[in-house]
Amino acid sequence: MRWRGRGGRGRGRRTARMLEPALLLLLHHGPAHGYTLLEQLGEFGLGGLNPSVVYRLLRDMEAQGWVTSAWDEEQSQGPPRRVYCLTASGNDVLALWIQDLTEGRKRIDHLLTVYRHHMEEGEGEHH
Amino acid sequence: MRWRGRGGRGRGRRTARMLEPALLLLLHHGPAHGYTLLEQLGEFGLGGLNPSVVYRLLRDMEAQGWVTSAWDEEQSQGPPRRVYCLTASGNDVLALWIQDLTEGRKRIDHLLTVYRHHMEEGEGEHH
DNA sequence: TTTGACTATTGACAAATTGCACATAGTGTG
DNA sequence: CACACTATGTGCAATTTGTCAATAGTCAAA
Repeated sequence: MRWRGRGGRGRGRRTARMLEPALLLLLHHGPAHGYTLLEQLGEFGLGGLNPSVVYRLLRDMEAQGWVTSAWDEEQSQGPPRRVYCLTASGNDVLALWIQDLTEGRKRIDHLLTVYRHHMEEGEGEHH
Repeated sequence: MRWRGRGGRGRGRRTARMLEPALLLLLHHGPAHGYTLLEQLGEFGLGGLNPSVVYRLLRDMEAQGWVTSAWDEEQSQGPPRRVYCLTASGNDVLALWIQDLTEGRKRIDHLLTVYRHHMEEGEGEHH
């Protein structure tokens, strides 16, 4: 049977189409390593993600030409790191994402408003 | 290669975890037929969905005990219709969804705020 | 110098979600 | 009857997302 999220909180798809825009936004601030980005995602409620998810998405975005990457010259403690950098194309995609998220927010707002409206006049009872 | 949505607008996953709460909310208003619900979804930006998606989700929700269904006695033009009705359990799940959406909205807000902040002081240039 | 902890990236596989094409079926109209 | 519209359901494929495990470098303690 399908899982359909509920019934145990917080499981299943957590990223909810936020991961890609969040990464682009972080890179909009400036170039960064994958590992750094992974940690910064907590700011957007995307903390504790499996690293694979983030690295995979970064490589996919590079394949699309939205970011570029290169091995970092100077090494700090650990193996070589990739530095990711937003491209002009990636910048455009981020702008599209912002539009999408703005619309998505409107839809959520509407739904929440309708719900509150029901609760006020129906006193929380479903008919 | 992965498709990753962007690059052509409006494709890919449109429902974005809104369908289930939208259906529950519509049923919170009162019992309804699947076909009716399908049409009412336009209100939440979920118009033009393939009917299969909606009917399947309704049956899944019934399997979870969040809604009940029965064949409608009186027939209008067309084959027999199912009437769906929200259960107390479904009402609770709706409340959980409302929480989730509220949090999701906060995250979107934060991301949009950060973006706008970058644009103001960076004049829209990525570094 | 071996062990373990931490940093860092990647690949392979599994599970869940979503969309699409199509099947079925009743009712009313020309 | 052919056709359009209403109404629901099935099966499959594509896509997305998550988990597990592999690889690998640096550093510090035992």
